[in-house]
Amino acid sequence: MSPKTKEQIKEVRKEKRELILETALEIFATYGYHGTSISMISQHAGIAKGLLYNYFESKEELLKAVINSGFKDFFDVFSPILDKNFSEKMFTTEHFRKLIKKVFKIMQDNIHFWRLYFALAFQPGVAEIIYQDYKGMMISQFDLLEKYYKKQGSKNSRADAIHANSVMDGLMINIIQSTPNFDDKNIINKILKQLEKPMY
Amino acid sequence: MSPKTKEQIKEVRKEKRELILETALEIFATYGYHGTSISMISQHAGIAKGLLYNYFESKEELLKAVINSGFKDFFDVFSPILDKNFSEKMFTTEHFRKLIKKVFKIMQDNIHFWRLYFALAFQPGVAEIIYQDYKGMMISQFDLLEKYYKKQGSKNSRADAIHANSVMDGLMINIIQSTPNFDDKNIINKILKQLEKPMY
Amino acid sequence: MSPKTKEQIKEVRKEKRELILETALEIFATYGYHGTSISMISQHAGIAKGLLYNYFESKEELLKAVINSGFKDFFDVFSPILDKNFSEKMFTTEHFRKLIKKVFKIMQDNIHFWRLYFALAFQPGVAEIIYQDYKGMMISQFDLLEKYYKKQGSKNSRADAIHANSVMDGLMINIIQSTPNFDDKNIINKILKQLEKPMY
Amino acid sequence: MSPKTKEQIKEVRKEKRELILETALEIFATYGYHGTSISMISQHAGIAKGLLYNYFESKEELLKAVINSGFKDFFDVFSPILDKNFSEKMFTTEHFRKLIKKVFKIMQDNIHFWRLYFALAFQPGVAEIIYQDYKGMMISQFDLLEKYYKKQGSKNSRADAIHANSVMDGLMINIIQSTPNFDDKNIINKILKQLEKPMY
DNA sequence: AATGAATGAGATTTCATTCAT
DNA sequence: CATGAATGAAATCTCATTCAT
Repeated sequence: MSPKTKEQIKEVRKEKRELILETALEIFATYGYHGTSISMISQHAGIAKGLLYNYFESKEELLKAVINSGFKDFFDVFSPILDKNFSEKMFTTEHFRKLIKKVFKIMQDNIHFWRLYFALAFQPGVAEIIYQDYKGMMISQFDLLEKYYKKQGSKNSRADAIHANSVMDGLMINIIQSTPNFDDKNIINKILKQLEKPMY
Repeated sequence: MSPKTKEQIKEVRKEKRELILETALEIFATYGYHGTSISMISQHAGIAKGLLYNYFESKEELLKAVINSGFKDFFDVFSPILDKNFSEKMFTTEHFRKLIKKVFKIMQDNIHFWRLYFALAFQPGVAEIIYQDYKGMMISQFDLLEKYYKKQGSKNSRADAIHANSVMDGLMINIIQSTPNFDDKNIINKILKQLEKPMY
Repeated sequence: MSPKTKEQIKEVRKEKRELILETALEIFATYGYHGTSISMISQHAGIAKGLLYNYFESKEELLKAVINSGFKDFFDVFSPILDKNFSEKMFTTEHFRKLIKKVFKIMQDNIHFWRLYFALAFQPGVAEIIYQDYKGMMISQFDLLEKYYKKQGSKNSRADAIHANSVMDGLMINIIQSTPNFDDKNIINKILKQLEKPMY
Repeated sequence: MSPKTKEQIKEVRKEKRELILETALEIFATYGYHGTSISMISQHAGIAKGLLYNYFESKEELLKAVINSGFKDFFDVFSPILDKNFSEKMFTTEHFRKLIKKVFKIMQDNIHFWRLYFALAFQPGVAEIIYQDYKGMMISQFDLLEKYYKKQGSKNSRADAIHANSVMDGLMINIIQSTPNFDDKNIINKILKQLEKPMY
């Protein structure tokens, strides 16, 4: 129950760290990064303001940690196919379908995070903080998409990749924003299915 | 120094107001709403801080005014076809094409504004301020899209409308964010052209 | 009385700046740099905390300004003879005597400042802030001393310079600290007079 | 783990206490009293923060202990000759020479401590903490100096004492500050040797 | 209409000290 | 004796807004 051995202390630290991360995600997503004060987070988490700095060096570091924590799940989906050992010949339609499904599932399961993520991604000065670490992965992911369509016989694989990317981004932001008219899961799945084949 | 007629005074006020609006847009878009201080705007505009409050009641009012000013151009494009007197039967492919072109042109001509707009649209607490006035228009615009595809023979006009909307939103945010790989105007035009015909 | 023209505003700024500098010197000297809070200074000066940051960027900048302001008087004494156009042949015993007198006079007239200066000069992390700007001048002053003794026939002008420098520093810190036994001005003048001739 | 005798416990306590004192001296001297946090000291010493409070009541008490510990060595040199039973007639040039040598040796061997000491001696509010215990000794030491010069035939033993005191203080602070130009040990020894004879 | 000095609430961050284990 | 998580007061700094001129 209470810390004494190093093991226990480590455990307590991990749990408290996660408590802070979860709380921060919630408050950041609700009030925005700049609209959130450290006091708000610490009060919500039921800890002293100062303790937060025992776990995260600064508000900005906390933000980064929140983002990284959320991205982890997301990129875990891609990492097997972004791996150097992964041959793109293995990237079949079946793979593609599963990947898209997973991506949208993850998103819908962590809608809190993704709302925050988009809120932040468009914040000048915050975008930079986030992108640095993930730009590379995003480009790799785009390249993979392009290769996939080429393999599927596209005459303009670049157009297909841009199209697919746009569709997915557009769907995502509208789902996240709970845009009226975007509430029909069947239709969304139909649109995603259509992406399996090249258009151009 | 010299006495001014009421006309001249009015003119001067209008010009100064627009100077402030333009400056505010630029700075808001560059540093974000919370990252922008009134001092920054007044310095950039070359006026005294106090004077700004002579034109806008508060920072929030200034933001609203900036947004409204930017939206005006955009919705001026739609207003003729969102007009009650506009019969949707008149909404031909030719119209559709022109509309899309105009929308993207406006966007690329005011990229500053749109970057700000997206930054704000995802900002909790700010989104509400913006949407109130324009939500209605956005829904109308979606309905119109759906009707257009139906008229074009779509078997699932809702899917087509959602698809088109997503593609456009996705393209927009990627253009605005200057995402690498999205720099090919020809491809973007090709994708937009493809939207003229229903997919489903 | 009240600001309106640029002249008047400038005047008010200058006066307030000086008020802050004087107050800061007093409080810094009394409680030490780290022992002084911005609140203490602003309260003592009868202004709002925030206003201080209108005049000085940070606590550290304020400290530097206080130091520079105090050093100005001091180095104004040296600047004519540290000037490149000053030939050291002109540096007679008469000059030397006058210089020393002036230096000690300045010190005794600004004992507040010098107490602060020494308090700061020995503060690790603060010393660096101060020295940067004045190290060059201090070295020049030492070189000049050495040349003076050489000209006066010293067989070890370096020893004489170090000796003189030490005597002056030692006297200064003891005067500043109001060390008991160091209260006899006649004796101090006698010791300083003795420095005119080389010892080695 | 294993039972300890009272002796052993006492020994361990003493060693730990000294470890803390040494560490504190090093960190205080490097970063200044206010620039040093308890965390820094405990981390450097490899102990828990809480344990420090087991040995010293507060940060201030720790400082006092550090100072006292450092001064002890220094005044151990003086104590034999400051002893009431010590006849000043016995205070020969030979004694004087040895004393000065010892003083400077101690200083150079504990330059860490003396840098801290000077940093603190000029810190208002800290000086008082230090001086209380040692002021008496310092005055005695000055009186002894004066008597020495009188015995050596000085016509103004007070001037000689003030001069010698100043030279030593001046040399010390410059050595401690690592002032450029003060790096020649031969010259410093020559200057110290010169102090053996009265000047006035 | 125009200026910018002034205000003060509130934000982020630090750190000596305590305390449960 | 030993640990280090936890506290919370206080420090530095920011900035929207006011107001005297």
